[in-house]
Amino acid sequence: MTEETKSLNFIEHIIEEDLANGMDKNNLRFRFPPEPNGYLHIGHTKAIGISFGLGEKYNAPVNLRFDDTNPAKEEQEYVDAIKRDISWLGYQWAQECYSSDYFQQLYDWTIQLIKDGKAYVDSQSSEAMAEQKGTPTEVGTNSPYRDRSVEENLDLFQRMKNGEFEAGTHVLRAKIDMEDPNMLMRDPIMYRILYAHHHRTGDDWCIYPMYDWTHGESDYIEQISHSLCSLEFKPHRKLYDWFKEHVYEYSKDEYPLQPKQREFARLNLSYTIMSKRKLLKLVEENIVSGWDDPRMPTISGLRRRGYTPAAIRKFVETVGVAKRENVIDVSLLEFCIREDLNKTANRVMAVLNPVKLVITNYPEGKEEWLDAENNPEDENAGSHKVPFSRELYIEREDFKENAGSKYFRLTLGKEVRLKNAYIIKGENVVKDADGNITEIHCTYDTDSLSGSGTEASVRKVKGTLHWVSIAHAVQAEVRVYDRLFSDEAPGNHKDKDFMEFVNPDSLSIVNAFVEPYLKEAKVGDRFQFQRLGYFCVDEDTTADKLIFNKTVGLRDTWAKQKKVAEQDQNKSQNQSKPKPQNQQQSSRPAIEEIKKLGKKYTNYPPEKQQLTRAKIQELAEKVPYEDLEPLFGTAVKKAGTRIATMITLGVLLKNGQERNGNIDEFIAKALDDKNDLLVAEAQQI
RNA sequence: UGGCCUAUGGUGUAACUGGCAACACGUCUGGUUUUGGUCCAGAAGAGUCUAGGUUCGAGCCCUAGUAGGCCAACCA
Repeated sequence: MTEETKSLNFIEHIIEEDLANGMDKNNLRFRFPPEPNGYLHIGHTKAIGISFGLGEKYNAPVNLRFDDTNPAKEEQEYVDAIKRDISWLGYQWAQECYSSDYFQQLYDWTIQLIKDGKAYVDSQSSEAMAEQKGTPTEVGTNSPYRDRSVEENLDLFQRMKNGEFEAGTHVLRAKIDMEDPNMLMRDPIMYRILYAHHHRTGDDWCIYPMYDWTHGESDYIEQISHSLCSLEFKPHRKLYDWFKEHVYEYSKDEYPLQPKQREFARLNLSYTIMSKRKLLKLVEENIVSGWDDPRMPTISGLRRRGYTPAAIRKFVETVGVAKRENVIDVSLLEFCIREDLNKTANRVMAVLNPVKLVITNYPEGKEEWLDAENNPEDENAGSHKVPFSRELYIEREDFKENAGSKYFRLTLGKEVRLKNAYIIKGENVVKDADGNITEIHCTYDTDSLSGSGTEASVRKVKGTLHWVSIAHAVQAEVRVYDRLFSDEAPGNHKDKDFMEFVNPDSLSIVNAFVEPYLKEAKVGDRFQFQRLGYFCVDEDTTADKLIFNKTVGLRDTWAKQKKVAEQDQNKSQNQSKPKPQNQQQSSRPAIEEIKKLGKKYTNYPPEKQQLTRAKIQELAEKVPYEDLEPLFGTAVKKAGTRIATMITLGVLLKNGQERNGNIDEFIAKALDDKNDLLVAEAQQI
């Protein structure tokens, strides 16, 4: 209804087309098929979002299927973590499935394939088979066992299943085509012998089906209509279809629908990695504290970091779905979490890098409990009380002895507001022997209490600071995170290992002072530390020690300005450049304007063409010939630009520009063009 | 030397069966503000990889090239 204006991604287009071609909407069914060999990460969230999102959009069931065909790598711990993460994201699966539940059905179909001469037992070493397989550019050769009789194959396969052979001595292969350009079609292995305990089937089986055979047929058994996976499975599609079409012949009555595999580009995030293997390495080498370390791009890591399901879902929705390789800027993820938390997180005050502030005219021993609005974005959020007294902590960065006019914070002799409290004026500083500031002394305006309504209270001052009362402050540990990797794409270097890019300073632990209101905060609670960012209570918090994780900072245009200023300064220091400013930057060069006007020239109606032509002629008066000449080489296809160039040339010639070879050539070529407008312009010259 | 996939502002995605390239993030202005946050208003930035072709008209269709990705595990 309101959705109809929203554009569809290519997968939705495929579904709409299927529906238009007569597919019953009730047959729509999707699945998310993780292998339980690691934790889910933000990249998986895209796959989850696509399939579960489609389920929500079309009101179709989505199965959660654990692709558990390799007992060596899979564990119950991962199954539990995956289920927890998907639920936390707010998705509900229709059925919890396991590929291992289909082992018997898969086996029965295999027997039929053998009987039909479509599969055979190979008894070579893996090395021999690899050799026969060929390479992407060379065809493979047939196995010497390829033409075993059906009876022999049946017997051998039965005995494989019975555990009569050692692991690695035999495999079952599909008999397809060793010369297929797609290597996956070169008699792929369907079963291998593995004496390993399976997390669900225990020791029932000693032959385990391979991915291609299992995955597609699991889709088929569950009657998944659209099986969506990432791009690297594209070459598997041919095999997926081969298996599916054969099995369909055996079971079309029971399973009438043939699933369709389609592939999308996986999500990549800048400054991180998205590989379970690599993430596992970070965990195993204690680079991080675990799969749920707040620096990890895992769902559990993001959760602990303070991300919300809503923000993550919004993020995945925003990045879209397509088929080209991509790297999403982390700033988008950060935008999504700020957007969410801005509306929901209560504002509190905390000082991470304290310096003592003494209000010399505030009575010693006095305390006031002032009102602090919980969330200006939410009227219903209410307020809480915050204690004020003579001695406070403020951030060290919020004071400068001598500051420029662009510095809005506390300096000597200037006024700033203390958030929710009074307007103060810097008076003097106390320093230690080394010249470090140990105390800042200020006076306050007794009439300026926030919210009091007095004239003084509404006075405009250029800055507002956050603070905490020293006497009432609660100590807390704050874990501040920086990006885990220093490189934008740590996993994409051919010559360097991703471990080389690990940022050694990705975690810093700060002893902070927070307002007493936070004593009641519970694990998982999220707050905005006024002017600093969003923080959440970590699960390591105990009754006597509060621990916060920094989720993300606030947008900080001041920090940006400072950075730019520093860069400028460095520049002028290093190479005493007169001025980095562009002298005549106010107006763009006329030739640029002309190019822009020419761009759409041929598409305009005649009247507009006339107007545009006049404008170009006017601009042409200001164009030096050197600017114009490069445009003579403009592609034939870009008729508009060539026309504009011709018009400009006309003006220049009229103004006395001498003709030369390049000009003559350009005109000659234009006279010969098939675009009438261009020919007409050329003729006028 | 093979096969398959992809190519649109800095980034990501749109553009209905060809019709003046849109949205979000980011960047930059200005305004509001008791958070240098939020919010509001605005701007810059893309000739849709290149060269041809089809067409009145091509980001979209065709051909060739270029660039990038994937494919040789008894992993998924």
